[in-house]
Amino acid sequence: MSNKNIGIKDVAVAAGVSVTTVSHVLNEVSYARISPETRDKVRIIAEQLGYGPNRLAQALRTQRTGMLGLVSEDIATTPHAGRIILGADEAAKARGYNLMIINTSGSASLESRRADVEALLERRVDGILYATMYHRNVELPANLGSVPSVLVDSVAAAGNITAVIPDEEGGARAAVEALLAAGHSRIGFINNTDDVPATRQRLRGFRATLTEAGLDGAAAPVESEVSEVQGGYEAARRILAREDRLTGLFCYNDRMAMGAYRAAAELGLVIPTDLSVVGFDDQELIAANLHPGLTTVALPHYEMGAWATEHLIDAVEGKTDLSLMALHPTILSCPLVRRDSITAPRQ
Amino acid sequence: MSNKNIGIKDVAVAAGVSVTTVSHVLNEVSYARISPETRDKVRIIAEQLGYGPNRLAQALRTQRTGMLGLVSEDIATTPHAGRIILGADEAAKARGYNLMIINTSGSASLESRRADVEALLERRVDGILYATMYHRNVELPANLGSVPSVLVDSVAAAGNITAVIPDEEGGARAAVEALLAAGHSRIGFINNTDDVPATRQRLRGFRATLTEAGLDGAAAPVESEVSEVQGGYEAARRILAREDRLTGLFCYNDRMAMGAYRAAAELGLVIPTDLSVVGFDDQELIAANLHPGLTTVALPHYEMGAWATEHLIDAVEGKTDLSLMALHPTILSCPLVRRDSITAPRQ
DNA sequence: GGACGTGGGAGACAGATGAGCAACAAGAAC
DNA sequence: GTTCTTGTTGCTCATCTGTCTCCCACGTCC
Repeated sequence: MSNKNIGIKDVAVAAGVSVTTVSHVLNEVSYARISPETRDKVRIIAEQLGYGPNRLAQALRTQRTGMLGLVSEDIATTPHAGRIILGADEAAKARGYNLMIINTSGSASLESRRADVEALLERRVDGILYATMYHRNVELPANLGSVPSVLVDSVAAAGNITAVIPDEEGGARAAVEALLAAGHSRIGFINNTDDVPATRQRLRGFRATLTEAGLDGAAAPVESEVSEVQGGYEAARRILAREDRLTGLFCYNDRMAMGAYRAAAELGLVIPTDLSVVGFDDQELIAANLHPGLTTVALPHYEMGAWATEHLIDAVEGKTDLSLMALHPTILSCPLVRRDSITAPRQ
Repeated sequence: MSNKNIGIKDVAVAAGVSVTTVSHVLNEVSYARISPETRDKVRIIAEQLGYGPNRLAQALRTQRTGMLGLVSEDIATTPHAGRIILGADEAAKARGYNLMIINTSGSASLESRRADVEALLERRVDGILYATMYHRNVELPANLGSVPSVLVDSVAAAGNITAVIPDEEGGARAAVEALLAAGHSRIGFINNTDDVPATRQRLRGFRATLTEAGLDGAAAPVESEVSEVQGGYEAARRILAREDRLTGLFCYNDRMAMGAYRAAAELGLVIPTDLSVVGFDDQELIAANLHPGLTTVALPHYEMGAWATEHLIDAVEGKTDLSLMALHPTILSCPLVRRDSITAPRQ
């Protein structure tokens, strides 16, 4: 039952000491010399009164709010945002920080995003996390630079801010390797049409892995469509109509894989016995609920949120120099999540 | 390019007036008598210097932070949380407030949730939104009561806090009415097994709507299973095996509907011509991506978040008395989202 | 000599912090 | 053995953070 009308002054009066002493005791100020008896008394009385410090007043004096701003794109659209927020929130909470969240849109004007950052700055957040909903290059409002900042799931167009991104190529490699390991050699890729890093890097990973396995990666079949269920369906129809009868299919994301499932069903192909499929994103709602469960590559949203928060706090507390880390984005791996959509090809 | 080292004092010096005057001008204090020239000068200089008020200091002085706390359950698990947050954020931003978010777990101990609320209180949020991820009765930490609070998507076990919840029964009615309107008369319901309000109220809506249409609602077939894809599949297998060949199926949620789709496919039933299906939740990722698109009932998460925020702010600003509203939860309607899973039954 | 037009001074908000002060003890000088 | 010095312990005072707001002051005009 903490009563927020209780101040340090009330504790001081009740304990018969000065506010200075109460402050010293409660903050365990190292150089303060106070007898153990007094310390106990202060602590007990503070507890009894349900005293909690006014973080506003603390922050005003110490120039530290213990708040981090999180500008997040399109919170409602994907579950990805939730995972980033969760990772950030847990990392922040563990170190005594809290998150102030502002939603923005990927298509919002630079000015409106500047205003969002400004709102955070007026509240004197100690640092800012800027999270985008998919891996790309973003143009950032200039005022972002006025406090320590970290980018999540994208890199700054200007290249001047520390960022953490997923290992798209490594994820693609893991996916293709899983197909190779199961014995497949006729493997296709249905890719996204957007010109974003994920599109390019997953393709690179796809081709390189095949080549390294002794196959002709450069000639391996690739069909591109809009990265939605319908696009996946169409690309799969095309790629499965090839003469060389693919047995393994790597999909740009789980939604496209969902379309591929339908295409396969229409063609009378049973997954995984006739066609093994791997997705990307690990969108639980889709991947775990398709039948059979979709083996896919997980994007490390939680981990990116946590990593970014850890390092942001380190910077805030002077333990790290973010400008050094800004030179190259940090890359977090995308682990394969095995379900039931891969098996050995038929003879 | 706002510089956060600039204070009201700097503006005052640069403008050659007192801080009082600057404060009066910038806050447009009604009783302040200051010449238009002075006002302009102050405003221009503040702008030039990139002055932004220190909200901490303002808050300390005025006892208003303009921050709302949002305790949200399981942010990462469903997209629902994102929609609530979005609704709350937009409503808050429109009125000059910001959101401080803390994640918690539906299964977290009362004590840990008390600590979460406590963290918010120490930061002197003006009010608290407490959002759960599905409609149920929750036991709330007692310190929630120390500032204005509103519950989102649940009602307080103690019944003492203003709440906003979805119209589960109305949503079920809309779903069944859509089937009736298409001409169906043999309609079944696959329900959840959890004993939560949604389970009971959707069932009630299902039966009542049939009865009012002159059918035997009390005898209408209902099968219950765990509210996941697999449960939906099993319940659908059972309910579709009945002799009276249902032509319409109402599903507790979209995940169960997804399972029903598979059951129908296995039985050689084509949706919607052989079987019309309605879901609940409008989980985009599922409903829009099933084939054919699933007609379903949308839960008003965005609206609940916005409604709760509006009324919370009203209470904070003294325009509303929440204790009066606490007597009965506010119920927001669940609109039907039409896609392609309903058509007229075969003759 | 009030009324009006313009503007400034001095707390107060709640807590943090460096400097300083009283009380006492141990050791040194006489 | 007494006084002075120096040090330590235990705690307090004054000031600071940036802004708001009540109350007062000054000059001018009727």
